[in-house]
Amino acid sequence: MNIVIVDDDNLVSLSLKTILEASGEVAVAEIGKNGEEAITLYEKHHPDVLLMDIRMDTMTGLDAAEIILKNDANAKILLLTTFSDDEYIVRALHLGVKGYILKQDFESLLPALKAVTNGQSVFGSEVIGKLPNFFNQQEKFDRSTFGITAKEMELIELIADGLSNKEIAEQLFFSEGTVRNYLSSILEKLELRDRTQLAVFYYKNLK
Amino acid sequence: MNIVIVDDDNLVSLSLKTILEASGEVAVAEIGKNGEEAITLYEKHHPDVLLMDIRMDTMTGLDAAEIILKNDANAKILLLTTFSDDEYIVRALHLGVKGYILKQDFESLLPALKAVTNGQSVFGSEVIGKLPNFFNQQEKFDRSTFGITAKEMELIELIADGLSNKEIAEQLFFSEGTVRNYLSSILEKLELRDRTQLAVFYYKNLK
DNA sequence: TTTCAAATGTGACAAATGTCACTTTTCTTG
DNA sequence: CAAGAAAAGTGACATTTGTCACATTTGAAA
Repeated sequence: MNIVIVDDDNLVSLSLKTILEASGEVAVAEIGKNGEEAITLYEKHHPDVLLMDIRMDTMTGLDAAEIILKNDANAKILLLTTFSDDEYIVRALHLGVKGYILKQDFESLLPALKAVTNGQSVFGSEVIGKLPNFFNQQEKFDRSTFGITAKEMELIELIADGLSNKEIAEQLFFSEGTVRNYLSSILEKLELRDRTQLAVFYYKNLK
Repeated sequence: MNIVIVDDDNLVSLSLKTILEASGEVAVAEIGKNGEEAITLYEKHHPDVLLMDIRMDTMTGLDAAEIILKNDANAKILLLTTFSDDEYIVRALHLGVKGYILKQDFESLLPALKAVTNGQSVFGSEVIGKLPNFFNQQEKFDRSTFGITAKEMELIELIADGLSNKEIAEQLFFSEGTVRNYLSSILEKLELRDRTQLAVFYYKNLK
C-alpha cells in the first residue's frame, strides 16, 4: 500500500513512517509539511491513501482536502486529529474525507489505512460522539418524557414538514379546529410558542 | 480476536468463519442464527466484536443491537448489510453500532474488524453516501444562487431560531414592518409559503 | 449640492394561527 | 345498556403573519 504523509511536525511524520513501514505492508512515497505540499504530492504520487494532519500552518488539512477532492472525488484521505479538533469533523465529513482518527492512536492506524483502501470509511469513536444532533441522540427526547402521544407525534412531523393546519387536517382526516387544539396542547407540553419553534425543536432534538 | 457471528443463512456464517479464521487472527466463538441468539451469545461470550446480519427472520439485527447496547453500551457491533438495506443506516448509527459494511465485501472484513476492536467506527462508502441531508451536501445552498443577501441571511437564521417578527425587529434594530417585508421577499425568492417552511428549509439545506 | 437608488418604514388588509370554553361523538368498561 | 372518559369538533376571539402599495430616509455618485 502506497501512502503520502503530511504533517507540519516532522517528528510526527517520521514516527508514522517508521511505524507503518515496519509492518511491511505500507510504503511511504513522500512526506509533506503543509497543505500546499499535500496537493502537489497527491498529484505526483496518487497514493492509495493520503494521511494528513488537520491543523497545519499555512493551509489546513481541510482546505487541502477540499481542493484535492475537487480534482479527484475518489481520493482517499485520512485525517489525523488531536482531541481539540472537534469543530472540523462535520466539515470533514461534508467534504468526503474517508476517515478521521486520533494521532495518538498508533494501533488503529494500520487497520484504518487498510479499511480505507478497501473503500470503507473510518472514524474514531470520539469522532462519532461529536457528530451533530441527529446522529447520536439515540433517545434524547423520548416522547414519553413530555407526554407526547403517537398521534401528536405525527402532527409534529407534518409541521416539521412545513404543512399548514389545513393541510394537516386533510392528511390526518381531522377538522382544522382539532388540528389547532392538538397543536395548542403540544406547544404547551413542550413549552414552545408557535409552530415554527416546534419545527425548530424537531430538527434540533428529534430528527 | 474473539468474535461471534450471527446470520440466518448458515452458508454465509460458515463462509465468514472460514475466511476470518484462515487469517489466523480471528477466533469465532460461536455462530447464531437470529436476533435472540445474538443477545444470548453476546452475554455468553462477550466477544471483541459481534458480526451480525441486519436482516433476519425473527428479530432483526437492529433490534438485537439495541438490546445488547442497552446492556453494554460499549458492545462492538458490526452489522452486515446487502445493498438493499439503506433504510436502516440512520437507525443503526443512532443506536451506536460500530460499523456497517457489505456482506459481499470479504476483503474489507478483516481490516474492518481490526479497526473496530481498536475503537474505530467503520462504514462502507455506499453507507456514507446514504447519510441524511446535512451530511453529504458538500456545497449546500449558496446564498447567491437564490439572490439572498447577507442581511436576509441573518433574518433567516433568526427565524430558524424560532423568533417572532417583533423579536427579530428588536434584535436587528428594524421596525417590525421591515422585518415583514424582508421575510416576504425571502419567501418569494425561495418559493416558500411561510416562516415555518423557511425554518424547515434552513435545517434541511443550510444547517 | 442634487439626484437617484437602495434601504427602511408605514398602514391597511386578508388569512392563518393559537387559545379557550364548550359540545358532540366514539369507545370502554362495568 | 349506561356511565364516563377519551377523542374529535365547534365557534369566537385576539394575535400574528404575509402581502402590498406607497412613504420616508439615507448614502453614494455625479
